[in-house]
Amino acid sequence: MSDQPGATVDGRRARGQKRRAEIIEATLAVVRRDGAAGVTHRAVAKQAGIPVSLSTYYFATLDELLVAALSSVADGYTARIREIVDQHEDKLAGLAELIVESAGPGRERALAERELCTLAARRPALMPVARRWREGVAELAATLTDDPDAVAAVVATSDGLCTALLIENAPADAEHVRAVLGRAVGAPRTRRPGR
Amino acid sequence: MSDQPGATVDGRRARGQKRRAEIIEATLAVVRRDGAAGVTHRAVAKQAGIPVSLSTYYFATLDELLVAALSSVADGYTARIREIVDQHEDKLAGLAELIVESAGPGRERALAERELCTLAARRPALMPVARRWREGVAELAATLTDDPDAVAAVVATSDGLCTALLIENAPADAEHVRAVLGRAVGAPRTRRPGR
DNA sequence: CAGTAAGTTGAACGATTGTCCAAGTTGGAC
DNA sequence: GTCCAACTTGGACAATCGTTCAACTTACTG
Repeated sequence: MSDQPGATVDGRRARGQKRRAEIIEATLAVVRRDGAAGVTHRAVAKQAGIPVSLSTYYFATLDELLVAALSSVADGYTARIREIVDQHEDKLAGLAELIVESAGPGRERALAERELCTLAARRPALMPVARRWREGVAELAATLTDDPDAVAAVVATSDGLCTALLIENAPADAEHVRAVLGRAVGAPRTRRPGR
Repeated sequence: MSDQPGATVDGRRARGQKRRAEIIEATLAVVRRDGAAGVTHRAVAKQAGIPVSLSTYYFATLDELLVAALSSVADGYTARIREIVDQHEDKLAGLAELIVESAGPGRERALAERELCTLAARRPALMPVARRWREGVAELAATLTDDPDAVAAVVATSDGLCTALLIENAPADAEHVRAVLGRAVGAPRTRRPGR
């Protein structure tokens, strides 16, 4: 954003960017472990193994740090969504797998995203970032239907299913998630072998 | 919960219960204004117009206070849901109206509920309370369909739509919400004037 | 080589926090 | 009336917080 995108001639700046990324990752680790409320300059610094003042050198205020962390998370998520859109045959099934992760190994990650998004609703600077998350799912849905109501339904259902898995805290069934998503897109499509 | 339900012979205890309720309400006011992160014994005490130590007298720890606040919120919400189930003709429309409030006057309230629910995902003691919220919507949906998938879809969609309104931060259309909800319940019911 | 900007460090500031405690006040029990 | 439990109060404790600062190291520029 400050210089040419790809050109990093200065090795010092290169190391700086790397440090910056490390601090963001440490921040996300703290959010996963202790929640957004646990994010303090000191906690992040300890997690990253650096002195406190180095954290404030890169992110003068705690808000800056949270914005950067949420942006990083949103980037990762939209990347995965795009991956599904480009590669997956059954895109709803791909989305379902992604959602089901929230009940298993990706639980802490999903929780972290959720907390940061909740934070976003109160800070105007974070709102566009939080919106990006949903737009990814909307793009996926747009490849399946032209009905804007159906797109909205898929986005809402995805979000709600994720919440359900986090609160229910029980093993999730990808097929069930897929079925509920299919209901949102409205098509009476896939085989339902009958129960 | 501690004594006989209706019998409060001791006037001192009666005043105590009233104070307790006041403190909970003050807590919710703080959450609405500053978010869950803004809840401190001191902030709540100032909001309620009482000394700090009185807040700790009724809620020894901050967690106790948050549990009580979330429970109170959940009670209010389930009451409104039941009201819709009992009285409303078109129950989905009633649910839609309730959801649309999140974009208008009830925004801060919805945000507060959301923050407390997010908190719940991390504290086992709060999980049953957060679940109660969803069970209300599930009961409403159960009056409309027998398909468990459809019930899950309505619950998920309601939650996701609420999130959308909070993040989008734009005026909401109750009919649109109603349409998306109808899609979840699966019935090819309402008029669809064609594409 | 010197010059300089980026990166790094430890210490410190005042402010706020959760929680506790000993002393008061109130009002029902008897 | 006494007695006691509930309620109320102000003050205090150590701990942690965000942020700032001056000094130091590194490594690129010229």
